[in-house]
Amino acid sequence: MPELPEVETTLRGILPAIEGCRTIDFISRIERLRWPIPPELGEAVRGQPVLGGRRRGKYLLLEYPSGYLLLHLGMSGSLRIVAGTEPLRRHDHADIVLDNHKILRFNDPRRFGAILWIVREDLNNHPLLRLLGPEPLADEFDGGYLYRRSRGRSQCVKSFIMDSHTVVGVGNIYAAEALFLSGVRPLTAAGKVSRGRYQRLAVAIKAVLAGAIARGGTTLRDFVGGDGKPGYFRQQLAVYGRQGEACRRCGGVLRGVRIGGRASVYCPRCQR
DNA sequence: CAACCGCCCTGGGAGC
DNA sequence: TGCTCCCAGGGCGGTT
Repeated sequence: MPELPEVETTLRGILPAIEGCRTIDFISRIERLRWPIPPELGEAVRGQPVLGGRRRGKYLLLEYPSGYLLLHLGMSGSLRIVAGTEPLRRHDHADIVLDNHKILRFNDPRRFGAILWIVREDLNNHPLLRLLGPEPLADEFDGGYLYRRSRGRSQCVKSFIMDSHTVVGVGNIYAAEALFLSGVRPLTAAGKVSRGRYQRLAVAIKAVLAGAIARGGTTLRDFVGGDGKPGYFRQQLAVYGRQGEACRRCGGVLRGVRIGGRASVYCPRCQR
């Protein structure tokens, strides 16, 4: 699924093709993804230039004169720049038709993604964006921040760092890997983790995300087969998906548990 | 308020 | 081989 590095890579990939272009049309072939696609969206963007694009957490925001087209890739979404003549594939739900004879095409088999319209004045208090935590790669996100925010909380540390109110963009895979790298046990209550451990954890989160972005969002991914289906480089993962296998550091057996309904794996010896 | 859980959805894999 | 079942996941929204 697209994690923050994939979203960032997607943005960098599409931006040169869309920035400054005029939007000829917005075409939706589906009424709703996670939420209904606003009927007024087509009218809002038609004939308007794309002024820019940015990322906030896993949300992509395409800037128009009167507002922002918000895109979320959910679990299975992708955006591609295609020629205007490109035939439709299964699950191609929406097109942003540009005046350079190209189309920004949204595909999402599981429909957990989102396409919304935010009028310019609402950007800063939009319900989806207002309460988001800091960007993990920003300077304000550090061990001290995690330490202060976690005091008195009984929620386990893995759920805490995956909560977008704490910090955005830390999905299940990167959370598991960062906890392993920093030697923090995922089930420990967030409020009981020391400042020093949070310092190491924050560094680890930045490292796994920045490393993935530097490699084009594909550190953990490998495109297998001709269908573009992503798989993760299992040999690069320390713990995710490896329950029952040997810890690469100590050789002990990795333990699998469910945390907040998500599969989680850790090394009982290396993570305390 | 914090914490938790159900739900949305489809493809793929396991099991029979 | 084909069917059924279950699982994966982010994050909202409702409940405790």
